[in-house]
Amino acid sequence: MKTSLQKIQETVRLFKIFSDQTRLRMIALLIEGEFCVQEISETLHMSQSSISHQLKLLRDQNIVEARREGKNIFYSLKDDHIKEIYQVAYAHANEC
Amino acid sequence: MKTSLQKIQETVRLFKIFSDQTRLRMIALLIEGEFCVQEISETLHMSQSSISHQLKLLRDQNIVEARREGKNIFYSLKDDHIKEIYQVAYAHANEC
DNA sequence: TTGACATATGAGCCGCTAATCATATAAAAT
DNA sequence: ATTTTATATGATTAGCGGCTCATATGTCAA
Repeated sequence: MKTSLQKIQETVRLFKIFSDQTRLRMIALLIEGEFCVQEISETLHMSQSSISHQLKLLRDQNIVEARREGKNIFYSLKDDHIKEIYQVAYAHANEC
Repeated sequence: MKTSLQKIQETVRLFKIFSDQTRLRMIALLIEGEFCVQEISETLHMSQSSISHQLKLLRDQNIVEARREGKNIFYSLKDDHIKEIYQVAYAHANEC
């Protein structure tokens, strides 16, 4: 059984994932579908290295999953929770 | 008309507000009702100064509003957007 | 008007984190 | 086998953000 504080900490952990522009743009892209590292890198105009570092973070946080296909590794969102939270916040952030 | 990137930035700004344990606990408390600084400070076991600093941030971000009553200043959430985003994320963070 | 209480705020410090650079790993092509 | 292409990762660095300490502001009581 989790304490109330632990539940808050879990929620903070989730919010931290979203609170970076690069990661949020990656998540917004992955909501559209599956993309490999170079596609993400080119789309966001960010270096391959920084994208890979952020992808590792998202993997560790269980947000994305990877699938190798030849030289490429394709990433996608693991579930729809992320999509829903993103969309609720996106709507609120841009309506008022 | 906002660009897609600007909309993402707005969303990031919103997520950043939630991505700190102290602030999130304050928001969780203020969802319950109106509280003055010392009440918040005592409830969260945080110094008056750090609570005041965070309240200033939340004021600047238009999240809370203040009402003076004698020596005390009572704070409350400005609208229900914050409450909804918090609750959606809280539920997702603690179900899976 | 002086003192006590409540809150706000500026300055400084310290820890965290995101980007970069260099390098490693892995697969395919030649 | 060697080179090329794609991705991962460790080390370093720079900037930001949250806390503390000291102090200012504001309100009430005596």
